[in-house]
Formats: sequence, structure tokens, C-alpha cells
Amino acid sequence: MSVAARTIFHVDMDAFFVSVEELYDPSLRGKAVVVGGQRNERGVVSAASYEARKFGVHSAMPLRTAAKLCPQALFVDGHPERYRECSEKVFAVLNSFSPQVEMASIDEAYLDMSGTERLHGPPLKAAHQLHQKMKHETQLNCSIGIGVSRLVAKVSSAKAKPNGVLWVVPGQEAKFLAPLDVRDIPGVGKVTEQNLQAIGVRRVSDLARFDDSFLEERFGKWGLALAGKARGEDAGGWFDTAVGEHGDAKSISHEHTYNEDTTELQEIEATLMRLSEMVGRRLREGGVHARTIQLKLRYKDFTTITRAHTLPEPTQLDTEIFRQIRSLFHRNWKRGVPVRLLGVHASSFEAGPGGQEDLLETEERHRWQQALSAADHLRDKFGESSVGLATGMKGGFRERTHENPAGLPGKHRRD
DNA sequence: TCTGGGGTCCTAGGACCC
DNA sequence: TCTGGGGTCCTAGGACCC
Repeated sequence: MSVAARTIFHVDMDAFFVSVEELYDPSLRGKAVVVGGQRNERGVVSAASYEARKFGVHSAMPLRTAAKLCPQALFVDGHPERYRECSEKVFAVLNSFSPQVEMASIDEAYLDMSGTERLHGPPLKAAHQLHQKMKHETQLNCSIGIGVSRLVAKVSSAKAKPNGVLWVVPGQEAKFLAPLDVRDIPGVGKVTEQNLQAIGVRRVSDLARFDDSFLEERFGKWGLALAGKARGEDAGGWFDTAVGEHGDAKSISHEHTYNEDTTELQEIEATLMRLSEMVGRRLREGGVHARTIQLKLRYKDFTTITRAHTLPEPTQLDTEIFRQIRSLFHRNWKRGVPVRLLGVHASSFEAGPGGQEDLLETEERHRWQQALSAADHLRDKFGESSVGLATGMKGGFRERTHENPAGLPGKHRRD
């Protein structure tokens, strides 16, 4: 049953964050650069230049480890706004090539190029044109993988790096994948790698020794998908969706790790308030309401718990989010144990609250919404710290926010 | 070496209902 | 009183990705 094979491009920007930083500071070019924070900070590497990688530095590695491996590296703070801006330029270039573009993350995208031969010529020619245009328009390098599925395109773009193009000719998928490490298959991480090693699987070709039903029994749904992936199929899950059908976000969250662990209730509540505000704001911007609010709490020893509460009616109000989060925190915090990280997570999105609430409550909500939107505008104008609900005033902000919604926006300054 | 922040998807168990 | 089964919702945790 051969349908005409699709032609999928996977476009992946090379060392994206580093390359963007180099645009802003050309003196970084050609040097060992680590993006993500300073050498002695708590945090991990977001991206490393190829020069730094030679010393074993890679993303997700603790900054302090990177500093030890590569002391001469230049450490640079990340600038998310810059990356978003560049990402939009990247998208514009891609979108000029194919209407079916899907950004899979800030620095990578899938293009369905099926049926564009009359316009762009054969795959390799189209890819080289795209590559050149990308460089010309954004001054950034990318690598392009081409294959009949998302999976093959993705794996081949990784093999094309840096700054290359690789086409896996239709029919050659299994042959291309066979010698690769199972770890090269997207979705196979450290744990799965270990589990596969336990049954003697190291390379993709080793998977072919087992039939699908065995893999399914042993690894569940994932095992079945894995069997298909070894053959180059977009077996199951997100990979199976058509390019361009990326759905809406399913959750919004913000979290914060302290530079030093804390037991200070004032500080903790101020953080929870700030995170609640950030989440509420994003909900309002996205025009969605969340029904499930989740707290994340990480202790000094890195043990991490999450505690969730689902509301009868969805919300997008900072105060409602904070009320739930605060209560979850106090019911679960082992008092006096130093806190390393706090997080606020919203999910189960629905359209706005239903109509069964009484008018008064609806009107109150409406006033709140207006007040909060106004606060959002002020933040846009004067910066994130200019407006806050958490005031740090004596007596606590809980009562204040309950009692006095109208007097809220723009009134307080948080330091 | 001492571990960020923003997401997605999957599993498993318990509550509750029919 | 000795025990079924399916469906849905909720919660907690974990693997994985960039």
C-alpha cells in the first residue's frame, strides 16, 4: 500500500543561542562560548559553541562543571527575547519556502515539501536554496535533514550537523538507521538506553531481532513505537501528526530556583505570588482559563514533589491561582526544610467559566479581569517589576487581595 | 560536577459511578 | 458480605526534548 512518499525537511539551527549571541557581540566568534549563566552560578548550560564542545561541554551540564572542563570559555547570560525574535525571522524564511511549516521548538522546524518539485526542484536542490536563503536573511547557519518521515528527517539533520544537508533517499531508511546508536532515536534517553542494553540492544539494527509484540509487552506503547521507528516510521504519538497540525499549548508554567535555598516564608510567598502572576498573565494573553493548578516544590536535597488541585470552574485570575498555590504549599511544605525551587503550573484548559455563577460573581470577575489587563499593559510599558500584587506589606497580601480588588492595579511597587 | 526552565506524553492507582 | 467490570476523572511521578 504505497501512497506517494512524503518529503519532509527537518531544519535545525546550529548552536542557535550561541550564534544569536555572536550576532550581538561579534567578538565571541570562534571562541569557546557557554550560554546560560555565569561560571559560578547555579544553573546549566543552555548552549555551547563548537569550540567549547571540544572540551566536553554540552547543554544541560551544570555551569560549574563546564567551567572546570573549559576554564577559558566565555560565559554569557541567555536572552530569550533575542532568541524569540530570531526564531520569528527563521520562521519567515521557512514559510516563504513552504506553506506547511511547523516550528517544533524555538530553533527547529518541520516542512512538508511534498509536491513542491515543480517550484523548488528535487529535494537536495531545494534544501541548498533554503540553506543559502537562511544564511542570507538571518546570518545564521542551519542543518537540514530530508526524509520520508519526521523521524528520518530529524535523525538525518542531526547527522548533517554542522551546517550541512543530508537526504535519506526513499527506501533507504532502514539501511540509514541500522548502524546508529539507539540513543540517536528521538525519545530514547538514558533510561530507555539502559533498558534496551539489558536485552542486548545497542544499535538500531539490534532492534530488528525482536518482533513488535515482544517489544510492546516489554516496553508498553513505547516499545511498539520503537519497533516502527527502527524502520523509519513516524510510529504513533505526536510524530504521526501531519506537519502544520501542531495543537495549542496544553499547559503553562513558571518556576524559580533560588540562588540559595530558603526557609523564609515571606520570600517564599512573594515568589509564589510572582509565579502566580506570571502564569495568570500568560493565561490572559492566550485567552484561556485553567482548571488545574499545580505546585512544584523542590527541597535542598533535590527531592521534588508536585501537588495539584482541580477547580470546579476554570480561572485566569492571579489571585485565584495564588490562593490555591498558597494553600497547596502550606499543606505540603515540611516546615523549616530549605526550599530550592518553587513552580506554578496551570493545565486542563477550558473556555471561560460557565454561566451558572450568579451575576454578582460574574461582575466581580469582570472587574478583576479589567484590573489585571491594565496591570499587564503597565508591565509592558514600564517593565516586569513596576506592578505587583504582592506588596510585602505587613499583615500579608492574602486579605488585601481578597478585600480590595478595585484598588489593585498600579498601586503597589514591589522591590 | 551538584544538578534551569519551559514544555509533552505516558503510566498507575484510587475514587466514584453505573 | 467475600465480591465483577468498564469508564471517567483526578493526582503523582517520571522520561524525555530543546
